[in-house]
Amino acid sequence: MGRTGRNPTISDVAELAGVSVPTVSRVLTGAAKVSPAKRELVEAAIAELDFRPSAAARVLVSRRSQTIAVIAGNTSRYGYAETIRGIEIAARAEGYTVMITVVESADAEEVDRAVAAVRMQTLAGVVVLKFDPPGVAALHKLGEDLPVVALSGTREAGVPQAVLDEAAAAEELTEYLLGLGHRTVHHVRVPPSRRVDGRTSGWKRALTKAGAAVPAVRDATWDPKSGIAVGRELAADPEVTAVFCGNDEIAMGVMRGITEAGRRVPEDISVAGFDDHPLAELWSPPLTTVDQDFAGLGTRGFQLLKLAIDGTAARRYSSERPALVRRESTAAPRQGS
Amino acid sequence: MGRTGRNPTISDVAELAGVSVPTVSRVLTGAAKVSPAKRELVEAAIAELDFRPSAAARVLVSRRSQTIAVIAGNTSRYGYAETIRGIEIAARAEGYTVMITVVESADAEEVDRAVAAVRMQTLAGVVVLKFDPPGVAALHKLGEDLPVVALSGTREAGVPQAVLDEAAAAEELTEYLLGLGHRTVHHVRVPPSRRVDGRTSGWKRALTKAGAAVPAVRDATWDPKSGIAVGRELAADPEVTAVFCGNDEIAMGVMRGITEAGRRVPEDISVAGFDDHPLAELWSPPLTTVDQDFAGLGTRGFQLLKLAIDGTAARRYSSERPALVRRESTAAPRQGS
DNA sequence: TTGAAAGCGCTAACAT
DNA sequence: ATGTTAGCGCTTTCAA
Repeated sequence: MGRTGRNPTISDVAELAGVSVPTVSRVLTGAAKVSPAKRELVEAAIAELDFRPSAAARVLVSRRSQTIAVIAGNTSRYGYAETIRGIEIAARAEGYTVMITVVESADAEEVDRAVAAVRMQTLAGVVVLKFDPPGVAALHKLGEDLPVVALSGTREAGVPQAVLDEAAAAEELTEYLLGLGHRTVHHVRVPPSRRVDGRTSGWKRALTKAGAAVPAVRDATWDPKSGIAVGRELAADPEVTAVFCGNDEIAMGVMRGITEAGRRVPEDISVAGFDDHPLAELWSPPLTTVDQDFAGLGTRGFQLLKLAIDGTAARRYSSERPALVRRESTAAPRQGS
Repeated sequence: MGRTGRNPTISDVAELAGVSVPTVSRVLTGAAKVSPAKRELVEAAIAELDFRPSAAARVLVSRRSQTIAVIAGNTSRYGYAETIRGIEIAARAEGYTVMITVVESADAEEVDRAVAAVRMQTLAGVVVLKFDPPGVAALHKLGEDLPVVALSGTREAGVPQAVLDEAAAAEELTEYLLGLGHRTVHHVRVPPSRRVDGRTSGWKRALTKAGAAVPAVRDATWDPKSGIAVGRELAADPEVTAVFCGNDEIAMGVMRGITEAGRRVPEDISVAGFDDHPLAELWSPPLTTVDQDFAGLGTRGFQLLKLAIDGTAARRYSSERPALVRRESTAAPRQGS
């Protein structure tokens, strides 16, 4: 087998096959016609040597890459992880490799570091998860010379974008709660990516349309436990009969706070979440929520990026409306409340 | 500013600074001494041009890379996502970039594809998540010529490895349940990575040591809902007073199945999970479980990899014992059961 | 300490 | 259809 220590190169293959280096390259890339006879020789040599072309050399000379970067503020929270999974699946199907770049905060220094890390690579393109401020900041420092797609968040000028229409879904959810007979709906917000948060604005719109009072927004962190204290506060207010939480984990924390305070869900207070977390259905009571297809968001995002990479500027925006999922954590208010 | 379309190269910097290309390279890598005067000139030129060296060119010539690959069977399930997060954080701190490679099944074809994708890249090293069969299969096809670290799973010969001692933790948890007065403990297993699963073997060891009966193992899938049917079955058997589930999500499904069948947790049946999922504490009742530090596992894994990359074969194994977390889903059995 | 020369492994451009 | 030549942007000899 004649294995040397180092990996075989394209010239080893060419030599073994008795052809020139470019001919091997042609077989590899399929860019030009090669006679069946030589192709077979080359393929045999490739197999014999277990040759794999060096991505680095390829990228250097062709200036094209089969790698994309994903810039994200977090990789393990449900929405992020699912979105990244969707991107990876779509990318893999097209032969692309995915590189992860985490931006932990919106500090200029941290954002610059991440952007520099991305820009050192020769990339086919970048997908930015714009769920939170770090992502937003990174997007704006990325520059124009690279295909970029933004995922989620508010509409961007000049950047292709795939979104979930959270505002419409939140509006529908709030209307559903109002339709159950609640006089108004309280709202617990997750940390927003900007001043305007789709979930919050949809909620507000529904209340305004219905002529209902718009209670002060309460804030939670990304930690589900932060919902407990909020739940207790809400439970202490007899006016509160329905609560819409920015995500399912917070809703679970809020429900715990409410039950710890001695009130019941949904008999005393209806609670709804957002996202349709895998555990939402198993919760007691099963959580009314909005089914967000994060993996699909990721897939749509990669498809938009692929179009940009290929220069097909055909579509630049993809929006999908998440569906309301009615379960048992919401009900009509009791009489007299 | 004289911006051209293309990115500035090292020769643009050299020209602007009035030095040779290798001198710029020396400033970049810090590999050799450069006089303060020239260094300053070079740094000014780099800043002026917003120059970033091409990773591809660097890798090609130096045969060294600052990129690692993570091979995983899944990226969005809790344990995986957290582990990847831990790897990424440790890698980023050392200036490494992380590339994700998903292996969806243990099919030879799929594993080969993934391994080929990894081997095309010039990598500093690879971290393989050995939580499941695809990871195990990939590890064994990776070859010897690249620093590799395995995470979790059974002990590997010849490969540095970081693990969580699940068997010891499962044993402790089972002993705790037995100590509460249960005659035996039933076990619901998540899909194992091999024939021998640490959680299952620790459970079995504790029962055997205590002279307790070893009930047949029940299997669940990774889908929490698969636990519901198992929970109903368990609830139908009056002998069952304690159940140890392979992870918290399954435990939540099992608990739902048990309560749907009209029995209570923990009054009728104690249920324990594994992992300390962020929602375990919020569950009703809060779940007794084992705190698995997946992010720490990832961090330790990267550290082991770094040692291998640097040729410091000092440590090749890192084990940590997850801690038992006692909450309210487990209690002493009722009298007469 | 610095520069000149060589070359990493591949693809692109241009021959034929 | 195939080979020859050139060169991607760097780091690494090697001399000076």
